[in-house]
Amino acid sequence: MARKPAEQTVNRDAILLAAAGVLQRHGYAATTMKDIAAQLSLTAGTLYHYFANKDTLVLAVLEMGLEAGIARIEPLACADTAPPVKLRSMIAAHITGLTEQPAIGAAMVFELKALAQVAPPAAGARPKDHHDFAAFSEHRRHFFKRRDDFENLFLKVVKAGITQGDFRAIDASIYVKTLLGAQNWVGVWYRAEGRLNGATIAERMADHLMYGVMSLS
Amino acid sequence: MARKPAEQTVNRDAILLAAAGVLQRHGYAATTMKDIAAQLSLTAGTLYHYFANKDTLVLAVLEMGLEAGIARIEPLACADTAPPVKLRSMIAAHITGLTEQPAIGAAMVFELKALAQVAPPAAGARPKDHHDFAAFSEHRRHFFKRRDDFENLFLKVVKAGITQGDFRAIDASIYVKTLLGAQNWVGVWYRAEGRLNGATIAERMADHLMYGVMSLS
DNA sequence: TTTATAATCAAATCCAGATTTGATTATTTT
DNA sequence: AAAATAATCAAATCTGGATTTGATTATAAA
Repeated sequence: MARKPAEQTVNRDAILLAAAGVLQRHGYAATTMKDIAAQLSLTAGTLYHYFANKDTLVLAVLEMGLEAGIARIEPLACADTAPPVKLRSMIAAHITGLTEQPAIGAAMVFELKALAQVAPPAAGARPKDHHDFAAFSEHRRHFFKRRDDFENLFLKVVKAGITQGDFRAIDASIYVKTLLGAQNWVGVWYRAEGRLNGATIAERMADHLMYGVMSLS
Repeated sequence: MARKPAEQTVNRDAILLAAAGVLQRHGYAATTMKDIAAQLSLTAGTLYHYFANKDTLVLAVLEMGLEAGIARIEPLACADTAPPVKLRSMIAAHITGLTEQPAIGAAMVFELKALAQVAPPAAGARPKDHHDFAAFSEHRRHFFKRRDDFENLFLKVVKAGITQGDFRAIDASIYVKTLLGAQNWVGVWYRAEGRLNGATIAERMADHLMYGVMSLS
């Protein structure tokens, strides 16, 4: 009965990818459904076959990017290595990811404020709108939770490092914010045509950032 | 003849301040002229008495923030002190500024992509639009140039420090990006009601960041 | 080969904001 | 006071998207 996803047709993921690119290049305000559709040689209306609305689509992009970021970092964070080794590899991996996948960059630097503002539909709205909003709201909550998870991966390693004496006794929370800010910013200024490639940037930055915590043993 | 600016009336700067606040809280997309006007108990239309359009207003906000940031940093950068002292004071001052003035935060973290995208008016547009765009375009160029100036203040100090041996022989450019990213990010996560005040955050972050460059003499 | 549903599109609808218009009120200057 | 301009406002206009609608086409399943 149901038509199975055929290969010549666009699928959800392809839309997310395309949207991630446009979003990273133009930012939320300047990104239109038409722009995204154009990337895929589609009509704006067609996107609604896959996503309830623009906010939902954008949130899905961010979610995808965030999950990709977590997927890169988590195994490293759980590896059976010393904190300094772990942290360095995590930093390098994340930065490399930022330079390779636009969705990750979008997810990290994005003006979440805009999404955090999305208001519930008016009381008199159609039931569809209420339903959509409920789903959106739930996703948003989940997204923010995952953001925290991401941050905590770093926090945990830093704290462990401090406990074990590998790292100086610093304010772990502030250090992690410092770390994340420096990392996320890469998504803003990185240009594929630039002087250095992603891996090199990652390595050098990891170097600078690691020096900020290492014990001067 | 001309009425002089009276004290009970709103002036350009007050609008910029109000706009800076809304912009930082809601982001560009979610900020409406009405929102800004409301902060001042004004009507949206009235804002056009002061600014040609929304983009011009936003750009003016960013410019104000950037200049405020430069004004804080420049004297320190030109002081007659050793690079490490200079750099530390610059970092601390900038971060403190970010936590105190919303305009600075907006100017630093803002999705400039949106502004960078603003397209010229169509050929058939009214002369006013062409004029407005020309002015906007010029301001934008100037803004980006000042951004570079800001970054270069840091870059120069870092390079001097390396030359004099105070700092390790690192990739100065990447280090400065790391620095700026970490700093600017503060404008995103800082909350006045948070655990630490601006000055404390500034001090701790400066500490972490300074460790990244100091020579292990 | 029907049948049901997926994937699309072109064109219509809708609407929140930006921007404009045409007064009205306030204040300064002469 | 009269003249000139600044500061405002309420209400109208305009417009670029977002979203909806009603076909149309394609393909898998029976």
